[in-house]
Amino acid sequence: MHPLDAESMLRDAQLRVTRQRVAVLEAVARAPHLDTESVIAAVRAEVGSVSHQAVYDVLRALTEAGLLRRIQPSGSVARYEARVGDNHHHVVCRGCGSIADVDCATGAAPCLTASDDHGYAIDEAEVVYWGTCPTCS
Amino acid sequence: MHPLDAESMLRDAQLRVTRQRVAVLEAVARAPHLDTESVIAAVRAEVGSVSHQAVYDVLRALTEAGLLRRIQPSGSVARYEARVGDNHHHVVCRGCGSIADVDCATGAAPCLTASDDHGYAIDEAEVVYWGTCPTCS
DNA sequence: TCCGCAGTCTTGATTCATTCAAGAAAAGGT
DNA sequence: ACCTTTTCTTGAATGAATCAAGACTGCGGA
Repeated sequence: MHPLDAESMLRDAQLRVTRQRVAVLEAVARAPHLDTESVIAAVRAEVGSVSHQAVYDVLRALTEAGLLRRIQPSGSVARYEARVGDNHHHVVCRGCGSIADVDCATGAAPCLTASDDHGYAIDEAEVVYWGTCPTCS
Repeated sequence: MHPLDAESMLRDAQLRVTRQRVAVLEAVARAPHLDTESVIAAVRAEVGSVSHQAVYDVLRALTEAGLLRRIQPSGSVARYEARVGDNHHHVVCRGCGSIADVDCATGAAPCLTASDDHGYAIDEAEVVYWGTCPTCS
């Protein structure tokens, strides 16, 4: 991802282009499933210094704009990934907490069909596979 | 659920029977998807007083013993339910955070098949359906 | 029935991710 | 270049969850 890409993505999303936002977007695109602390570290390596709060704000803004996706498996802090818009899920290791992407087994918008939706208007199905990663086995 | 049921469930799980544990188990069985604060309130109504810590300990012990299941949708605190051992999932309302049970659409152990497991040994598939409940619509 | 010990509960403090608040800085249209 | 709005900085606060040490109690054995 070139600098320009991040910039135009931000502009297309009606967001102001700041060094912090570009750095956050690039950091998450480079290393998926980053937690907030890691994003802060990555951004600091890039732009010198950023406040805790700025990164939280940026992560929220980008997530609301649909440029990032927030995931948070039980027992983990919030993590972010730049792969958005497709229907993919995650495998989480019970041992080390590592995460890997998994394409949805049932096709494009598969899991959206619940057996009984209890009157809820369902718009997303999130799947988390729990298991043990190769390293922890 | 009669008092005796909770007691024997605890004994069968090799756990000591205490008033606190019985009260926690009954409270969660009575009202599913309770968060920890609500469990504390319910237990206090039952046994007079309990420490914060005791309830946390009990919830963990019962969860590890398989008598309770812990669920934690993104952005929510930990919640517990007594319905264990079956393969059921949840619908969560984006508006009010309410939760309802959903039987797995694909059968007994359905979602366990990931398209590519990346070498992970998968033992559970957790599905969260996100949407809007009838009240919030 | 009584004793003892391992497992549990109480009390009180602590951690840490996340949020709140107010003012300073910067983006971008005019 | 200016002005307005958004964003960032600084510093404090919130709140779920955990840690630690001592008191209590379930329950198996004497």
